[in-house]
Amino acid sequence: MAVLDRTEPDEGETRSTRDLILDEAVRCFAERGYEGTSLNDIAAGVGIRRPSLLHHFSSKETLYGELFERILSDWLERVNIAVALDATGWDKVELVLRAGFALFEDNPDYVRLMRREALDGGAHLGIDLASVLRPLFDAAADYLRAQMEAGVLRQLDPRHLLITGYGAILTYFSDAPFVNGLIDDEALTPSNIKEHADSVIMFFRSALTP
Amino acid sequence: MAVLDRTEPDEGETRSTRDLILDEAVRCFAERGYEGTSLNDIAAGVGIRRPSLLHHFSSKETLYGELFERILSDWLERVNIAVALDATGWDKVELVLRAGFALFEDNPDYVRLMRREALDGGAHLGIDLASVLRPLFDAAADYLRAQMEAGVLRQLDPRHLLITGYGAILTYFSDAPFVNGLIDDEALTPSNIKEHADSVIMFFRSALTP
DNA sequence: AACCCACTACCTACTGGTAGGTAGGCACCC
DNA sequence: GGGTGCCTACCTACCAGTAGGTAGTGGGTT
Repeated sequence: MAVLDRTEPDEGETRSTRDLILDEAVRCFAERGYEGTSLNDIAAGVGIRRPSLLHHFSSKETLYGELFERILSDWLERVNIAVALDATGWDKVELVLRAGFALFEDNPDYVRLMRREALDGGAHLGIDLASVLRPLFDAAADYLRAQMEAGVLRQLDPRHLLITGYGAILTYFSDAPFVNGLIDDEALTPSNIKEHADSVIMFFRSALTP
Repeated sequence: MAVLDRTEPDEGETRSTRDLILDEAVRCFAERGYEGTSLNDIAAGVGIRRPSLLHHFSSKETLYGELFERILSDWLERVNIAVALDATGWDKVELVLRAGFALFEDNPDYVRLMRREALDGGAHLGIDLASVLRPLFDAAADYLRAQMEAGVLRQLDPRHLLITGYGAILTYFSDAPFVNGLIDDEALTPSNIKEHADSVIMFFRSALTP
C-alpha cells in the first residue's frame, strides 16, 4: 500500500486507476511476459485506452519498473519478517521455507514474473535483481554455515544449498501449468500446495538434520 | 542429426542452411523468448534475409515447433540411455542426476527454452510438453516408489520429490544470469557446474539414503 | 530446361508513443 | 452566484517503426 509513496500523496481512498493498472499489468506480464504483453492488452483489461494508461505511466518500461519495485518491497518485507522470527537450527529453516511457500501461494503471479526476469537476466529492468537479493542470500548462507559448524545442521555447501532450495520452491509455482500436466491435477490448489510444501520440507529436513 | 527425417531427405553433407537456421533460432529463442525474437534476428544471425528463412520454414510457429521437436528427441534419447543403464537403488538415481547435469551442461540453451515453454504453458507449441514427459515422469516415480518400499531409499512422496529435483536442477541452468549475480562468478563454467552438481547430488543422497 | 535458393520489394497488422481535444471537478475572486 | 482558470482523466486520431508473411525476380547447378 504505502510502498509507492514516492511521486504522489497517494491518498488511501478506493482502488485508484493507477493501482488497477498495476494489478492488471502484473497479471499480463506474468502470463505472457514483457514482450508478449502490449500496452493495449493492459489498458483493455482495466477498461481504458492506451493513451490513458500512458497518462499514468510515462512508458511501458516505467510501468514495468514500478510494478517490479512494488513487488520486490512486498517480497523483502515478508521475508524479513520471517527471518526476524525467533527460532534456531532447523526450526528457523522450516519457518523461512514455510513463509516462502505462503508468499508464493498468495502471489503466484509474482513468482512467474520473477522467474521471467531471472531468465532474461534483468534485461527489461534498470535494477539488477541479484544485487537486491544478494544481502538476503549472504545472510542466509552465513546462518546456515554457522549452524552447520555448530553441528546443528549437516555439513553441506550453504550457497549451493540455497540455490537448490530457491529452484525447488520457485519451480512448483512458476511452472504450475507444466506441473498440472505431470500430476494430472491443479497444482495451485491450497491442498496441493500444502502437500508439496510438506513434501519439500520433509525432504530438506531429511537432508539437513544430522 | 537424423532426427528430423520428416519432410526432406536431409542429405548429411555439411551443415545445411536449414540446420544453421535451427541452431540460430535455438540461441535466439532461449535468449529472448518467442515474442522477443524476430525472424529478422534469426535470419541476420545466419547471414540471410527474412524471406529466405521463410523459404525453409513456412512460419515462425513452424520453425519453433520443429526446433522444439528436435530438442525433445535429443533430450528423451539421452535420458533413456541413462535410465537404461544397469544400476539400482541410489546408484541409479545418481546416474540419472549426473546424466541430467551433463545434458544441461552441453545444451544450456535447451534448458532456458524449456523453462520458457513451461512458464508459458505451451502457448506457442502445438504439443503439450507435460504429456510428452509424462511417461518418463511416471516411470521414474514408479522406480522410486519401489525402491522406497524395498527400504533402499527413504520414504518420501516420489512425485513431489521428482518435481523438486526437476526444479532444483533446471533452475541452476535456466536462471544462470541471476545465479551469476548471487555467487559473484560465472555459473556455467565447467568447474562451477561440477561443484553445483556434486552439491545437489550430495544433498539428494543425504535426503534419500536411510 | 528445370530446380533450388536467396534476393528485393511489397503488404497488412500492430507496436509504443504523441498531439490535440474534451468533460468534469475544485478553488478562487469579483 | 457565476465566471475564470487550472487541474486530472480520459478520449480519438495519428505517427514512425517493426512484426510476420507474400509475390515475383534472377543467378547457379545439374
